[in-house]
Order: sequence, then C-alpha cells, then structure tokens
Amino acid sequence: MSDKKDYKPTINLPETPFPMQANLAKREPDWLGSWEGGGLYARIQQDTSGRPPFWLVDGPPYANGDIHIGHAVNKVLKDIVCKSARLEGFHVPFVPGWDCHGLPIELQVEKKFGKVGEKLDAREFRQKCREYATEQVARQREDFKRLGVLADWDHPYLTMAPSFEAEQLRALSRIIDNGHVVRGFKPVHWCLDCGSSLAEAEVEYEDKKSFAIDVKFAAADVADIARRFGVADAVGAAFVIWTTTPWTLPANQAVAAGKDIEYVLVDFPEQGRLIVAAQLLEGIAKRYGAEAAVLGRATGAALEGARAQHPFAGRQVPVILGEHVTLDAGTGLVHTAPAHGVEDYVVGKLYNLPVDNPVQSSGKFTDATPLVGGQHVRKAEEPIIAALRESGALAHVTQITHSYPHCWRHKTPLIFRATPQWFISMEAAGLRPKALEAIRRTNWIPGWGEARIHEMIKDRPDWCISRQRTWGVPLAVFVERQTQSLHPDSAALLLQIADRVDADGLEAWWGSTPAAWGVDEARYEKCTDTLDVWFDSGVVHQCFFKSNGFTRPDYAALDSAANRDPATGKNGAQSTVFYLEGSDQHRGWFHSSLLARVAMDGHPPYTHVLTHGFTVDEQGRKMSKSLGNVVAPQQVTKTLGADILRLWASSSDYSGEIAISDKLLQRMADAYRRIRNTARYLLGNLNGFDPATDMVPAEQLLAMDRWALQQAEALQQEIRAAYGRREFHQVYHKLHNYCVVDLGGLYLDVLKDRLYTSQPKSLARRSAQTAMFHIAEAMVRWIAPILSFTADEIWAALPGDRSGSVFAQTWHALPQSGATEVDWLRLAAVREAVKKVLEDLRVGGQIGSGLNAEVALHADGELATALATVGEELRFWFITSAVTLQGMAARPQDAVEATLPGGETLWIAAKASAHAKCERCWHQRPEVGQHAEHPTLCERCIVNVDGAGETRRYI
RNA sequence: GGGUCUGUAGCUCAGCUGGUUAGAGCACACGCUUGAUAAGCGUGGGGUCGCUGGUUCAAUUCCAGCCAGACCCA
Repeated sequence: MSDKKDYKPTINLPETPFPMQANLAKREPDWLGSWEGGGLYARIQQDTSGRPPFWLVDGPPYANGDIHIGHAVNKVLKDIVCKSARLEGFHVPFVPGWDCHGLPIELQVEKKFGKVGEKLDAREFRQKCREYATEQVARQREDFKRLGVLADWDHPYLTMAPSFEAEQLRALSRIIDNGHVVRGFKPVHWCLDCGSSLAEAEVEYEDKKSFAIDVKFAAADVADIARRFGVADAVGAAFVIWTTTPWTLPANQAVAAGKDIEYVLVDFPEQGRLIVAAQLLEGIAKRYGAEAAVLGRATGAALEGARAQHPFAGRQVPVILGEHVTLDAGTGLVHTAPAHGVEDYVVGKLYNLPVDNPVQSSGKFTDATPLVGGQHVRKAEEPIIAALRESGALAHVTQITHSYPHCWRHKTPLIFRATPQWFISMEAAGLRPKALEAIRRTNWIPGWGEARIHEMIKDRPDWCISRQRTWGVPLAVFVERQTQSLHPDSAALLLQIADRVDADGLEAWWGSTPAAWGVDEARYEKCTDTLDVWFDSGVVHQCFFKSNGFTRPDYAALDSAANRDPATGKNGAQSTVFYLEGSDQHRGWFHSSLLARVAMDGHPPYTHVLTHGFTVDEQGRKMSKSLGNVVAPQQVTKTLGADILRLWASSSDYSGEIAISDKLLQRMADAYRRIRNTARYLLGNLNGFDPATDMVPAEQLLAMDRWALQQAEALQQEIRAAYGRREFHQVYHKLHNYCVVDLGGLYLDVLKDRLYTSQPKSLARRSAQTAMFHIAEAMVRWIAPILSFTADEIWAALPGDRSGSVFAQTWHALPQSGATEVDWLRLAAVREAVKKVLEDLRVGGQIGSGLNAEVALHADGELATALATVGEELRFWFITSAVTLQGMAARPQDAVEATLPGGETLWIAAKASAHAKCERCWHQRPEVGQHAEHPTLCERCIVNVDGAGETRRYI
C-alpha cells in the first residue's frame, strides 16, 4: 500500500442514471408508448375520480389538413390548464373533439371524386366526406398526441357522430320551441359560381376593380324640392347617388341621406340642378370638371320623405335617412337596394321598403326586370351604364379598385342577394338581451374579452343557420308549401327525427319522405337545407357530454347565485366550465356557443373563457408560406422535442401575439437544459437517500436547508397563483429564475461542499438531501403541466414510492420548518459584495477559484451581529477558505467599501490564502500538513474521514 | 372605415393605485472552475420605457392624437 492515500472515494459525488442529454425527439415517443400502453389517461381519471370536477370543453378543430403551430399552442395551453387543475385537486376530464362537417371537406371530396350528382349521388358523397373526415381526424390526433397532450384520445367527440348529430337536432328542437327560429329573406353573400350562399368564414376580401358611377334620380315633385331647399325654382333638380355596384340599380328602392348632413341644391352648367352633400361639393365639381352655383341648402332631415324618380324602372322611390350614410366618398346620398346589401336591408326594414330581389339563383335577372331582364348579373353593368348615359341620368363614370368580398373557393367576386333563409333571431324571443346578460356573468380572460364579445353581440344581425349544402346536419324541418312557414309541430317532429338519427344515422332523414314522419305531403315539404357548421360546434355544450357518456353540467346551477362570486358577479366560484381558444373565437365558437345555449335555456355555456393570440414570427409578422417563416409543430417535435415546444408555448404571454422562430426555439432549448440539469443535480445528490428512513425532521434541519425550503414554499405559492391566473409565462420565468438564481447561483453552489465532504449518513448531509428531496418533489409538480415528458422522467428517477403518476398528484406539501435565526437577505447581499471583491483579485491574477482566497469582513452594528450569527461557517457561504469578522475600525488599507441595498456599509478585505490546499475539500487551511496520518487533509476532513464527522449548524 | 387589443434592453418577461440612478433571466463579452464538466460559478457592457403633445411640482405609469402590428367586422 502506497503512503499516498486516495481520498476521492470518501467524497460523495452526485450519481444518477438520469441523463444530462434529454434526447427528447428520440425518447418522447417511447414515453408516449408507455403512457398509452399503461392506459395513463384512464388510470388518472380513475385515481382522481373522487375529486370535484373541472370541465375543460375542447373547441373542435376542423378536420381538414395537418395541425399547424396555432393548433399546437391551443391544445398545449389546454393541456397545461388541465394538468395544473389536477394538481390543484380537481377531477379533470379532457375529451378532444373535431368539427367534421362543412364546405372545406366537401371541396376536398369534390376534388377527388367530383361534384354531387356527377359521379356520386348525395348519399355516396356524404359517405366519402365521412371517410375523408375520419382520415383527417386520425392524422391530427397523432400530431396532437405527440405533443404530450394528455386526453381521452381513444374516445374523442366528433360532430359527425350520429349520437352528436341527434343531440344537435334536439338542441334545435328546443331553440325552435323557445321561439327563436324565424324565416326571412335576407341579403346574404352569394357566390355566382357555387350557386349558393356562403358562410361568413367563407368570404375573403380582395381588391376588385369596379365601375363607380354617379347616377341622377330626378326629383318627382320639383315644387316640393324647391320648398325643402327654400328656393323659388327647382325645375330639373335631381338627387345624385354614387355606387360601385351598378347591377344593383334595378333593385333600388330608396335614396338614403344622413340626418345631420347638409345638402345643397346646385346648378351645374351642363349637368343641371343637382342635390349633393355640401361637404363633398368641391370634390364632385372637380370630378365633373365644372363649377357649380349653390342655389339652396337643406339638412338630410329636411329631405326625408321627398320622392325621386328611379332612372329606368319607372317607379318613384323615397328619400330616407340612414346612419350608414357617410361623407367618405360619393355624393352623400346612398343608393339603397334592400335585396343587395345588409345595411340597405336593415334601413329598408325601418321604412318598410320591399325586399324585391330581381336576381335569380342562377345569377340571371328575372325576365320582368327592366332593362336587363334575363341577363346575367356579370354582364348587366355595361348595358345599365349605357342606358343611363343615353337617358342623361349618368352624371359621371369611372373605375376604382377597392376591397371587395370574394368566394374563398373560386376567388370570384360575390354579390349580396336576398334569399329565403332560416335564422336564429336576436329579437324574436329576446335572445340579444339575454345573451348580453350572460356575458356579464362570465369570466373573460383577459378581461377585455368581455367588451369585445359584448360589442359583437350588441350589433350582430340574426344568425343565419341554414345552408344549401350536402355535408352537414340537416335542418330537419317541414315547411308549408304555400306560406313557406314552419310546421307547427316542428319541435316535436325534430325529437322524433333525432331518435331515428341516433339509431340509424343521418340518412334516415335524407332518404325519407314527409309521410314517413306522419306529415301531410300535400301541404308540407321537407326543408333540404343543412345547418350552419357553426351551429354544430355551437352546441358542443349540449352534445358532447351525451355522445361521450358524461353527465352534462347543470348549466342552471353553474349560472346560479350559489356559483357566483359576490364581489364580481361572475359565475364559477364553486364549479367551472372552461373554454380556451384563439381570440378569433369571440366571433366564432364563443359566440355561437353562447347564442345556442342562451337560446336553449338562457344560461351561458361556460363560466370561464380564455383567449390567446396568434403566432407570429420573431418580427411580429403572421406566418405565411410566401414569407417562409412557417414553423411546423411536427418539425419541432421531430428535432427539438415536444417539451421544448411546450416550454415555448408556456414562456410567452399569450394574451398578445406569440412569436416563434427557430432562434426562439433554440433559446427555449437552452432554458430547458438549465431546468433539466437542475433536476438532474438534485437527483444525483439524492443518491443513497431513502425518504422512508433517511428523512430529517423539519426541526432538525440545518438553517440554510430550512431557508431553502421556505423559499421553495414561497415560490410554490407564487407558481400556484400564476397557474390559477393561467399566466403560464410567469410560471416559466419564476421556475427558470429559481433554477438559475436561487438554486444554481446560491443554494446548490454553496451546498456542494457539505454534500460532497460530509459523511454520507451524517445529519449535515441528510439535512441537505431532505431539503433537496422536498424541492425535487415540489419542482417535478411545478413543471409537470408544462414539461410533461421530463416531469415523468424525473418522477421515475426520484426515490420513494412512484407507483402513481405524477399527473395524478396534488401539489407537494413542503415541510413547515419555521424561521431560522439567520438573516439570509443580509447575508445574500454581503455575498454579492464579496463576489465583486473576489472578482477583482481574480482579474489581478491573485486568485483563481474562490477557495484560493480568504476574506475579512469589517462591519459594525446589526450587520456585524447578523454575520456573527453564522460565524465560522461564513466561509462556506462565500465558498472561500477562510472568513474573519472584525469591526469597521480595524479595517486594513486595502479594504474595499461596499454598500448594501438597505444602505448599510461594510469593508471587505480579501487576499490569496498562503495555506496549503486540503486535498479532499480544497479549502486552504493552516492545519493541512499538521496531521501525521493525513498530512494532506484539513482538520474537518480528517474528522470526516476518520472520526465522528464534522458538525454544521447553519450552512 | 368600425370594434377589441398590443408596442419596456438583441430575445422572453417584471415594473401595484404616477415619485430616488427603469429590474430579472437568456443571449453577448471577459474571467474562473474541471468533484453538476457536451455541465457549473463570477464579473461586465447594453434601454431617450413606439412617437408627439397635454395634465402635474413630478409620467414608462393618467389623457389626447399619431405610427406600427394583431384579431374581428365592414
């Protein structure tokens, strides 16, 4: 045996199988496999079944195309909400859903198999749509799963499931029964190429070049006009309207003026006497290339009721007042065709104007239409303009380019066309005020969501729920042939139909005759419309619970005073139904869900509604293929791993735009490594620690360990609060800062000496391990909602019983160890000051490691007392070889003054140690070389190696 | 054009009801360590708080306008 002893084996270095390299992209799929194989979701639901419920209702993505980063963000945020709610002690079912009907799927199927009636009949076409949607759901489901989203993937809800569709018809039955459904003729976006109306979401705005014409509507009674303008003579006077849709002139029913706008009667040399808005006269004169003499003035209000001659239809139309009349462009007088414009329709209703619509579904004018009878709308404009010119009614013509609605499929300009449609009326049974009240009782996160949806509901027109499509849930009602009104037993019949659909699917309706339902075929016909797909998803609150075997939440109870926070008046104090979607859904799903539920029973469908922003690139631009800034979630999971994507999703304040780029993701990977390594270090030092036998009681813990646990407790409260506010970026920042600053930069760094050099089973080491164990127990839960894969991996590596899943746990109860007599904040401030002084020595080349130095602190008063409490052990705090404490007066020449944040000052003198370095603990101590047996060790190391072990009290 | 928002260091975020030299972390630079080592520690530089006015003794924080961006609607 050599006389040189090897002390390395007496050092307790961290050891753990938990790898430093996560290799997430490669390993996550294996974990997923074991989650699925072990029926993790079902097991957790079972383990947590006794808890109060927390419903997160999944807004169904549309079953078409692969998921993009926006889908990923949305589902991950939902998953974080669910997982954190479980930690908070709730039972949280998370059932994913898909929106399966609608036009985009029809288009995909058309592309593959042709239009309905070409190669496939409607029934076969629907079957193909169903197959297509099924494939899409399967694809999207795999991508969502890959993100680590813990949900009931084996039992999703589908809007095309017969049980869902049946329940949807029952919902419609109730809404009809409550008197909300009305039939109307309304102008809707109409695609001349589809030959059908379009949903709002199917409309795209693009630039279009249009004729812009000024048209004269001759005054019908010039004496009346003269009187209104206070002039003697108005012979030849004409109202001038401006329009960019000349084809709508055949349907003109009025000229609209602004109530408070001032109009002038002017005389143009060639055009004659014209009536236009005073403010716009200058521009008009420029347009006509002539000067005009003002003859008289009148407000719009004074013109109401005047009569004008339609330029070619041979009828007189009234001058009416409309709030939509502006002075932005034109003449201040607006051509009004109720059949071809929403505002025109609305104002027309006030004045009881006819909604006569001369345009047929084919896009051709009816034969009876003056001037352009039988012609196609697209070919009608030039003849109309020519005729106007000929009759002298055309004051001006030009072309302009403006933003105009287009069909998203054909990219062709749309028209507005009044068509018979079914509506959920905002007024018929008081839906609007009820909905506005329901909004007030709902928690909107962020708070401004309330104002946003309130403004939308306040102004929105009736909800058109009828569509002329093939792939959808039928508007299964019967209509009287003569009057085109609903069968009086519609609500009851719908229930009957729903039961058949439940059993046999939708074809039970499509293939049926009225007689099959006991309806008189001579008098009633089947409505062949489908329901708007927004109605499908809008009744998820009714359908999915039933279709998936859950008891539906009691919406009345959710909306009752018992569930209301008396301070805020908001529902959800006891029981929660949570919706979480992108901010576009204020107009979309939040909106449709609200209207549908309120129409059914007057209650909001949710207690909490959270919205997030959209993803943009690092320069704040939206993602687009042409910009090449698209980040695909599939690519991220394949390269960096889902936990990196999840960490990114959590790191950003989602209330605004959420930026993503490869660079940002790389940053997240760096942050991830830091968190992972912190966990790994904790695990490594728990080597040999069995909580069942080695745990140190709280009151015996060393002071610094108790302090560390207090910090962890304080942080846990902050993290819980942040999860509760759903401010996940706060969780991320707090967690990361904790790992970097509190643990890495302080506690764990200082702790190393004790962990490594004290005896394995000593109180000194067990105390540290106890604290680290609790910190790890707490931390694995903090990160579980976000870094789910990593949390599971840590969970498995932690000592103790791990038979349950980390996702079924509640927050870790950290031991209440009580305050310590050490003033840690002061000590931390002094530590910072010492580090600066040491850095000066380092830069000067006098020391390398801090252990090369010894420090003398010169302080008085409370600060001196605070330091003296810890005394000798301060050297561990600063990670230096020695620390001495003296009064200010005794400071040497080279001492450096330091001022603490609180204003206290002290002097710090640091110098390189002259003593030999202990081979074992690396402290430079005078005792090294003094001991015969262990000449290379310091005193405490000798005790640790050969004796009873050193005693630590504080650090 | 209307509704609802957003704009603090290169990046992600703090800055409560207006009040001393605007804070973190990351990134960056320079060191240390080699017993968390494809790790860890320390020190340091970096912001006219979107712009312009206004209120105030005092504004990143209140008001108005403007600019840029997002979602929704027209």
